[in-house]
Amino acid sequence: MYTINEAAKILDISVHTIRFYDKEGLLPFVTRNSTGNRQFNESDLELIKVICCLKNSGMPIKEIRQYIDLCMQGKDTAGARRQLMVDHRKAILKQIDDFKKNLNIVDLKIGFYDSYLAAPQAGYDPIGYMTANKQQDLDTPKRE
Amino acid sequence: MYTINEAAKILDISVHTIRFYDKEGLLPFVTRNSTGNRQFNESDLELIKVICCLKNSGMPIKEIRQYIDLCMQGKDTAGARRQLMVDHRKAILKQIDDFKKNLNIVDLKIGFYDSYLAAPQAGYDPIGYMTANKQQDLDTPKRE
DNA sequence: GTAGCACTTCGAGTTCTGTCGATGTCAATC
DNA sequence: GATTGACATCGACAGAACTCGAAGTGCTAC
Repeated sequence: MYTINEAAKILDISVHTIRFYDKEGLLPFVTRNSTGNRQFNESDLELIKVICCLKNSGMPIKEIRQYIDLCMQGKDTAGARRQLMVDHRKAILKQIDDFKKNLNIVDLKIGFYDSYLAAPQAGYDPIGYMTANKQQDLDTPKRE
Repeated sequence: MYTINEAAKILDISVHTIRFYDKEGLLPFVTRNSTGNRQFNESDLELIKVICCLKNSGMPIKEIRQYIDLCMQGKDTAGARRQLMVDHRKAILKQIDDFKKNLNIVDLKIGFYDSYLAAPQAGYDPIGYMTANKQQDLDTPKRE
């Protein structure tokens, strides 16, 4: 059994955060010792890791709470829990895809800066991958 | 030239958000017409798209502002801007990697639920990929 | 028995990113 | 010249996810 401080260290989150999660109903499975202190066993830590995984992959606390509520209701909710995970899987894939799209834009910008830095005298590519900074960089007046 | 409403529609963000970004110093390049209304040209929209890209890939507004400040300082800052983009590129890659790790965990959970749902009478895998919900699902008492 | 430490609760405060409502101005229309 | 509609500013509010400080409790060691 671990204390809240030990658990925090293992999970690499703050004790504040653990208490906050508890207050939000995310840790109903954590028991207390005779003096009322929280005590965490291995399986508690594993479930909190799953909670952190869901949170770090963008699931809001309220939704994580629904998952935990299902867990606490027992085996009968396995199907519902699976569905929740499948839905979240889709959400993660979408986020990865969005990040990759943004990565492409960033790469274009880097490529543009590379070209400019390689041959600044040539000025900015008037058509290509310079995206937005025509006006800003060239101090051209706006046109209608 | 586009009005704030047209720009909002094109960029798929709210006019509130555009004004908020302006207030935060993200849009110093946006000009006003004679009556003080904002007017957006194509290159403004392109730069706002870049701003949205940075924001959507996790860059805080304050950092985006630094990038915009560099843009406004002219060509001499191309190197600094490149560096900022390269750093952000790294940050995006890390986030994608983190998401993929979380995806793996989610996939493990789905696999576990699949196994359980396929043969519930077998009970939960006592060793394998059941992660955390031993205690919750099996209602086993905690042990020291 | 008291000092120190690790824990507790509770409520307030913070940060970030919007979002909204109130109020006002300007140009065009009836 | 009053109304309408799109814009403006400003400050308040919201919600998510912490983060912190105050005040208290219980064990252990000196």
